[in-house]
Parts: sequence; C-alpha cells; structure tokens
Amino acid sequence: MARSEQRNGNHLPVTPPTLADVAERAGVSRQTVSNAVNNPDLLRPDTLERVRQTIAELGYSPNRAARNLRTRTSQLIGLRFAPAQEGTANAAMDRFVHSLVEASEVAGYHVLLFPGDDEDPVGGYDNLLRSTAVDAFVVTDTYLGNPQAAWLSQQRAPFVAFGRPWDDDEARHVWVDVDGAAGIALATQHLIDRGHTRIAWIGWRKDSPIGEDRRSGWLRTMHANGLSTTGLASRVEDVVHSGAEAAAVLLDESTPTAFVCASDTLAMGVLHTLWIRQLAPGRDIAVVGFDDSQVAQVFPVGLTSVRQPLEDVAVEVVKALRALLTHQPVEERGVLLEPTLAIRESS
Amino acid sequence: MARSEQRNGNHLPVTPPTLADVAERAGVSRQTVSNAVNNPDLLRPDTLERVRQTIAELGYSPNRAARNLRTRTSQLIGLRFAPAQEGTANAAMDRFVHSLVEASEVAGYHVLLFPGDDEDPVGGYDNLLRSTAVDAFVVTDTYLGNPQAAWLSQQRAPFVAFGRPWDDDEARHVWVDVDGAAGIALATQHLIDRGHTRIAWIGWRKDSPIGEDRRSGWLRTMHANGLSTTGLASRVEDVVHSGAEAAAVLLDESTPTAFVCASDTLAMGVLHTLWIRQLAPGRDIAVVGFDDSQVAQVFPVGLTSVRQPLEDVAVEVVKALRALLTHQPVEERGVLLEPTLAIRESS
DNA sequence: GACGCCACTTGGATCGATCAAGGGGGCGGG
DNA sequence: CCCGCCCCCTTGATCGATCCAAGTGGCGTC
Repeated sequence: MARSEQRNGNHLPVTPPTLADVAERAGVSRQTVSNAVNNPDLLRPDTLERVRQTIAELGYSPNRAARNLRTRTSQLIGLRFAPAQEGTANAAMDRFVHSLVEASEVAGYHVLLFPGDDEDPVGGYDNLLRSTAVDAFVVTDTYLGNPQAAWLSQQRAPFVAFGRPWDDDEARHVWVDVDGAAGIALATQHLIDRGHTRIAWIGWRKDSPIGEDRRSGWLRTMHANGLSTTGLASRVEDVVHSGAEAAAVLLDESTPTAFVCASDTLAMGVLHTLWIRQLAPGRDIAVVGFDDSQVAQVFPVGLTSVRQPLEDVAVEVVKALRALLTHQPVEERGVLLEPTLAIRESS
Repeated sequence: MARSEQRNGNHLPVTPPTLADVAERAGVSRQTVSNAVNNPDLLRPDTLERVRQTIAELGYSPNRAARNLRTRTSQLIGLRFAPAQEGTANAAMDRFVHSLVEASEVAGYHVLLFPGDDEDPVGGYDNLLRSTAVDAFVVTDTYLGNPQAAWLSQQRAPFVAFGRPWDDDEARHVWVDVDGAAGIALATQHLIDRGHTRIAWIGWRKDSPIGEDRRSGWLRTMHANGLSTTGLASRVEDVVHSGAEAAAVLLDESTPTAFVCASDTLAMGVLHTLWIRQLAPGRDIAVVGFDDSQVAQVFPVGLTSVRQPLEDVAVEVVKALRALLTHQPVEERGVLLEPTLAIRESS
C-alpha cells in the first residue's frame, strides 16, 4: 500500500508552543512570560496584556511535565478506587468521587485513580509516592485494621482521610468524617415527632465501630425522649436478606411501628418483609435507611434516608489537603460534618 | 513558641533517590541504570542483577515528571467525570470506571478524572491536551449532538469512545460499544422461552438512537417468533414515574404478561404498578430491565436485567488506546460486544 | 547630577530522566 | 602483531519550565 506512505500534510506531530515561542512572538523574555503566568503582579499592565494576548493566540499552556519536574509537584491527588463491591455503599462512594473531582479542580488539582488489590494494600500508594506521581492521597476506607493510614503516616506522605481513625488512638493524621450518630439521631427524632414510640434499630455487627456509632444515635435519642429500647435492637450482616429476617423477628416479638437502619441495604430488607406481609411502608410501618442511595430514591415507595453531605466532605478534604501541601499549620486534626435527612414516603 | 523552631530530625524533605544515585552506588553509569529499567536485554546478566539489587536497596522508582518531560508522554488517560445525575445509569458508569482503572493499570496507565461543565463541554479536554497532561482520552457520553468526539477528532487528539457515533456518519474515530439490541433480543427470547407471547416494550422517546436500537431487538425477536407487537409498545421519559404510568396503560389496554424495558429505571416503574395492583412480579407478570444496576440486585424481588460486559468494554478500550498511542495501524474502527442476561426472580 | 526604584532582560543552572552518539576492551581473522 | 568488530557500557546534550543573580534603561526625587 503506497497510500499508507503518504505524506501527512496535517498529520505532523504538531508540537505545542513553548514558553520560548510565546516570548519571542510577544517580544519579551521567557522570564516575563513565566511571570505573566505565575506572578502577573510583577508586570506592567500593558505588557501583561500583550503577553496574555500572545498566549491566547498561540494557545499556549505550560507543559505539565516540565513544570512538575521543576517545581516537584504534580497537582495530582491519588485516590484508590477499590473494586466495586456490589452493594449500596458504592453509590455513596461515587457521589463522593464526583464531589472530590470538582472540589479539586477549583484548587488546581486533578484526581488520579489507581486500583488496589487486597493482598498488597499499600503497593499502589508506594509506587505513586516513590515516583512522585502524586502530591497527596485521599484515603477513604479507614475500616478496622486498614494499614493504609498508618503506613502513609509512617512514610510521611501527605494525605487526608475520609473517615475517623476509629481504632487507632495514636493516629495523628488529618481526617474528615460525617457524624453518623447525629444522622441516626435525626432520623429517630423525626420518627418520634411523627408519633412513633416503638422504634426498632437494625444495625451491623458489634465489631463495626461505625455501626456502633450510628446505633448510639438511636439509643441516646430514644432515652432522651424517655422511650424504651429493650428488645428493639438487632445486629446483623449488611445484606438485604439479613435485614428482612431481622425485621420479621422484631415485628413478631416486639411489635415496633418504625425501623431505623444502619444502611439502605438493611432498609431494603425491611421493605421486603413489609411487602410480604402486605404492610404499607409509611402508612403501616415507617422505615428509615442510611446513605440516600439510588435505591432509596427510585424505590416505588421512596425511602427516607440519612444523607451524608459528601459535597461538603470533599470541600473539607481538599481544604485540608491544600493546608498540608502548603505547609500551613494544621488547625483542626479532624472535621466532623452533620448529615441531613432526606424524607420520603416511607416515614 | 521556641518549640516550633525545633530541628526536624526526621522531617527532612527526604528526596527520593535518583537514577544518578543508583548509578553511583552500583558503580555504573546513569544510562546503564536506565537500560536496566527500560531495556534489560542490553545488559550483561550479572550487571543487570547488581543494578536491580541496588534499585531495590534504595527503593528507587523513576521520577514520573522527568520521564514524562523527556518522552513526551504522561501515561495518563483522561476521563471526564460528569456531574452525577441521580439515576440508575450512574451505577453502570461506576462499574465502567472501575474496570477502566484496572485495565489501564495493566497497560501501564493511570486514569485522570476531570470535571466537565455543560456550558463549555470541551474546556476540560482542551486544557489537558494543550498542557500535555494526558496521553489520550476516553469519551463516554456520545449522545446526540455531543461535540466532544468531533472536537477531539479535529484536534487530532487520541481518544476512544465508549458508545457508537450514532448520529455522525463522518466519524472516523475508534469506538467500543455494547450491542443493546442483542441484549434486548436476548431478554425477549428468554421471556418467549418461558411461554410468554404478549410481551410489551417500554422504551425511551423516539429521538434516542440508543433507545430505538434496543427497541429493534424486541421488535425483531417478536417477529422472528411470529408474535404480534401491535399495541404493545410505549415510549416515555426515562423516569420511574413514567414507567409506572406506561405499565398501567399497557396492562389496561393490551393485557401483556411480560414487560421488557429500556432501563432499570423504567422497570422499577413497572414493578411499582404491579405492586399497587397486587400483582406478583415473576409469578403473575414478568419484568426485565436494562443495566443490571444495584437496584436490580437488591430489590426485594430480584429484577432480571440485561448486563453490559463493562469489564470487557474497558479492556477493549484500553487495547484500542494502546494501538492508537503506539501508532499501530487501526484494525477495527469499532468493536461491538454482546451483553448477557442476569436472570432473577422477576421473570 | 546622583540616587533609587521599577519593569523588565540576560544568561545560566537546574529538576531527573532519555536519546544519540561515542568509547574501550576482548576476541577472532589476516 | 595489527585491524576490525561486536558487545557493553559511558558521555554529553536535551526535553520545557522555573529559580536565581546580576544587569540595564528610563523616570522621578532630592
């Protein structure tokens, strides 16, 4: 095929303009162009205008690699995007990532995703760190015994966690989290305000600090209102099936009129049981979930759910990152945000 | 605070080892170390071993910025992470991103997320492209009139689309897509095999090529089996509410025994109507959705749904990107993958 | 008229890798 | 014994921006 040998008239590897190109065209020095980009204040207004115009004409944008090399930054934030577990929690993660991408953009950063395998939980971090591919990390899964936060601290790598270091009193890193207990308290109070007195709790197993935290919100709100909680709590696996079973048992033994659940997944189980028993959610029995997942929104009977302010979390995370990266003194080691309640037909 | 003036014994900005450091320690030249990393074949086995050992001892990893500058690549793939619309389609996107991150990793790439606003749809692309921050893009939302693909083509920027260029016959770019019609055909045949003859279609409005494509799968399978389709099709907005209404109308007017829907969202609407009418999904009326979203999985009655092979899509996308970036001749301009059917209780 | 200051310019070095070309030593052939 | 060759490795230049230090011309001030 002689055709494939054709001269590529417009296939030329068009090299983007460089700083020097702009300088020459604008009749100034490289340094001046650099200043126009990074320290506009140093230029006389008319010069600045001229340089800016040339930049626009040529479509110049500083070469990232060169800048990164010189300034020893990458303007990238690493985020481990763990394999999707097929559950409802993922949707929340998705919302968080979106918010993080936007908050980062405002601060001049981009988000770099990298995979993580459970066998070598810090491998991905290590690579990116040693090759100075990212400036900092955002760590999301701070579950019990997760070695990432500790490892990053030890490496003196800048990072901010979404989630409290529940099990590690030694932790000195910066974190942002949502007050789950307050969210559940909100939900419980909402049900009490609607006249419910027998409100059941379906949560996770005892070894989950997050689950216990959320549970405490229910407990304290019930007691604060002088309501009994005996026989009204259940702790199960976070799957639909378990939620359904727990609801059935509680309905039989303790006749609650409302359920507060540690997750939307469990709430789905409750709805399942109600459906089987021909009980109408919202009218006969109220149900509240946690995470305001898509399921909650599109379910035939909209599920009332605790909604984490993930947009705000992202903003706080980025704010903390900026502080870390500019070596500003750390004001707050941890930020705790209040969730809201998305009220729908199920309550 | 005199304390804050303390010498930072271990707070030193520990500079990672460089190629030169390794070279010196191993008693070879920089180039030899570089070759050990990039062209191991060029070294004598014993030298290679020695250099590798030194690399391991120092924990050396090539500086990304420097390498990027010299090689004029970034090993990054840009992906616009558009603001989350609260719907079921998002979950699929999420699964795709996960798969893409993992497939990219294998090929030595990372995924860079950037936000996109609708007012300036190509702004984000333009910035990254001009600053040579990414090597290529993956474009996901190739909906009608989306200017991105055309713009990128015009800029001669390497990119691969997930989704066919439905409305643009001129399009010359590489794409990967899932055969929605085949998926719906699969679903329809599945229902026919179960003995259904009156199978209704609830799809999107006529101006959606994707919707019309999926609809054609239903149409051809029905006709291939000698079944009538008159009065059994409905085209509505992709929201739960509309799906519910369409189902109600169809049930009243055409007495179908099964529904095939263009999305899980619409299928949710159908389930809603069934629930109101005390009809049991799967037993009384069969329902099939599209996208195998989380909703389909956790819904009390599991929803049968067409599942896109997003893992495979990601692999194909990355394969195509590699080919583009290594300037290999393009074998296939488009790759069409077959979806599968996730069968659950609703059918 | 000397001084100082502003708004640049100038020339160079630097970040850390890769590219392109340049040795040098051992070995076989003449 | 010398030449040429190949294999293995070394040397210097380079990517494009930023950092740094020193210099210049014009203008206002005292």
